[in-house]
Amino acid sequence: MRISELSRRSGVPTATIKYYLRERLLSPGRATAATQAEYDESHLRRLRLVRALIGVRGLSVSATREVLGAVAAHAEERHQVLGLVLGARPVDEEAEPAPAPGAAEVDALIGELGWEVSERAPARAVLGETLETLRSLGAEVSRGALRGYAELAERTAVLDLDQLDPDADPLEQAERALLRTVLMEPALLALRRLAQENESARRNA
Amino acid sequence: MRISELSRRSGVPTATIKYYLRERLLSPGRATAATQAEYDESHLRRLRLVRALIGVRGLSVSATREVLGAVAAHAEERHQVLGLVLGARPVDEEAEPAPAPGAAEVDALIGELGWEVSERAPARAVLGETLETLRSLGAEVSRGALRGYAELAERTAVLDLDQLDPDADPLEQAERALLRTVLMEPALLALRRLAQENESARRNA
DNA sequence: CTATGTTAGACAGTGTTGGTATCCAAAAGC
DNA sequence: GCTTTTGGATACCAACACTGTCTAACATAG
Repeated sequence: MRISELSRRSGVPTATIKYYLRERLLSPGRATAATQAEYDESHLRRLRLVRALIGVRGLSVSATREVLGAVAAHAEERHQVLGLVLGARPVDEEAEPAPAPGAAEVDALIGELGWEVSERAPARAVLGETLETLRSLGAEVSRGALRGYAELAERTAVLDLDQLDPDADPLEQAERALLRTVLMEPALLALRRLAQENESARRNA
Repeated sequence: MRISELSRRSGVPTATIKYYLRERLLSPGRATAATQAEYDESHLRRLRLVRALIGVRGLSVSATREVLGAVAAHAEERHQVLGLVLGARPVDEEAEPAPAPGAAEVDALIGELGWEVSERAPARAVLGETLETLRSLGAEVSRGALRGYAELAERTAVLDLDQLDPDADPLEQAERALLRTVLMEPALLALRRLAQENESARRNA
């Protein structure tokens, strides 16, 4: 299919598709001539994925590019895919684990729970910084509470992983896992807000 | 204290403080003359809060303004504060609950769990839309899995509410609750990512 | 083969956002 | 008095996610 059909089927303007091509969020189509290229279903899937990451989850274009790159790179070693960045900071393969604030507490928590996670997982830094900020603002999260949250996260992860089926080809599979992990984020936060409202109503009844 | 001291103590440039004043994220100080105003500790607290919401959580200035406004308005009826927007869309008190996509499924879930949440809670729409998007991309979340996530959210909310202590003055209390709910969001997502990596490692061991 | 329309690729322009910088007249502090 | 600081207004800026315009090379219908 040509770009106009890709646009029609996805609802994304051609100008925007060209932008995504420039930004390497989409691989170029198979060029059939100097001013013609052929796209297929995988481009369409990818385009819809990109739109969801940017539109629903609110990822930036550069964050999206990184996530997609990581998925493509580790398509078969699925285990890696799920522990991805997806957060704020970009991954720097080369950089040594910077002297992050609050790292000690995070290390302690992970050790206590017996979790096996990479030393350079960016989520460590995000967690450490957030806890540090909360502390500095006088809203410290106690060790016990943090442990409670971590145990709930553990059970959330079990649910997450239960939903992957090991069939389908690796790339499509990885894309689906990405959808379920990243796009679920707003949904999980929304559920928490609803649950808070409910719990608050229950207690103040 | 004057603006320069506010700036020094918070680490925020005076130009930015002025910007926040313009944007009504900060209430004006007590004017002592045409070109002089006096700020106090509450301004400092508020400023740090604003910086955390914008910097750590990544809220937009307008979303921050809305959240702060809601906190100020419902400072004493704490129950309302926690069920707040904090998400994407702005609250429109007047608007009727628009014909949101996926609302039926969300209603069903909330009914099934016996939750008591406002009909106009924006989190309903966020949840519905996200589930709808996932479905349209072929990564539907099953009813059972959704229920599982909801039950974990319920327990997260219990943890959240357990951490509020009923002392302290209402406004400061509300601000602290806001910190714990909103700023914890990146931390919870980071915990989930770490837990996913761990669980994935466990399964592929 | 021609007329009409489409396309890749390059590049400039747009609107929004979150700040900065500059300026001014009016205090403040010495 | 004289330097410094301030509030308030306005202008400016860079990043971001597009969007529009142009050109030369094609595709296809008649």
